[in-house]
Amino acid sequence: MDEQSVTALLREKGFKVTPQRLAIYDVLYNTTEHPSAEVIFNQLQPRYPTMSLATVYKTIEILKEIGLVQVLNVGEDSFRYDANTDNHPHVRCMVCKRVDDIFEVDTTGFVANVAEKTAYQLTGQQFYFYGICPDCQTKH
Amino acid sequence: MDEQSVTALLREKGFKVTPQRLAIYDVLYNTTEHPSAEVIFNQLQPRYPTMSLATVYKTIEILKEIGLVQVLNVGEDSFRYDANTDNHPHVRCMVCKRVDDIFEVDTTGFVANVAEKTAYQLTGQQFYFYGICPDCQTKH
DNA sequence: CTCATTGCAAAGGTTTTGCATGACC
DNA sequence: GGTCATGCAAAACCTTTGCAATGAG
Repeated sequence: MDEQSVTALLREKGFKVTPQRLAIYDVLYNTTEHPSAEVIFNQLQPRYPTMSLATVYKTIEILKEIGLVQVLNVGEDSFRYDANTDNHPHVRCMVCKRVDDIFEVDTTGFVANVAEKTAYQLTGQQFYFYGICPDCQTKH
Repeated sequence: MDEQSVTALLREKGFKVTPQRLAIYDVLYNTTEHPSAEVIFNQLQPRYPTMSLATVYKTIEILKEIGLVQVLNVGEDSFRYDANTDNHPHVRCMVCKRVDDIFEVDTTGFVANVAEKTAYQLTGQQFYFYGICPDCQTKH
């Protein structure tokens, strides 16, 4: 989602548009690395030297609320964030800790099966895979 | 896994067998509630009044290591633990926070699809669903 | 001009660590 | 008896909160 649309969406939902908010979304939108709050913070340090971690957290909360970001719990110490809000599986390398998207597999059938069998009224899901990434396989 | 087998497995792997370790495994084995460390701790308070939370964490670490327990990150503040180490999906109620197992759906096909498409060497996976449980549906 | 947002510091909560005491083998 | 485990307290993290100063609308 481009910067203009983000601006419009923030305003529409009653939030103010600030350089910090745009910058944080920008980082998330332009990476597939699923950064944590601290990684985002560090990446913005050079250009926004006065920004605080608290602002990163508060902004992510808003971005999540308006559906621009999804939160990942890959089982680490910290959360990671993804500006791609499609429901796609993720895979984490147990060696180098990187997290990649899995776009090649369709999950709708599996989700439909679960929806049919469970008595829960489902609202969402997360699929996490664990393993060793190609890079780490060759290195070891 | 019964108490004798747990005892044997601990010894085999070079760990000592203590009342605390057996009690903690016992709690996990006899529940489907996927308790957190603190819930386990509270549940054992009456019978093991001197046990500390640190012991719960240290024991779970060992149980995980020897394959008796799996860790869940359902996206809460704390981890939850499951003595059923089969790879089955879990579903969490967004209202009452309970976590249930999903045994009715076979995941092998989906896992096989992902294994085929990804360049990762997969070692495991976790499937989390979110929604509203039957109880909370009727109450609201 | 008004009110939301920022940034700082402090608090909150979970999990980990270090170390002396105590328990298993 | 030697060594590992326990339990306590403190530390280490990540994340949230409160509040005065600032900036957006």
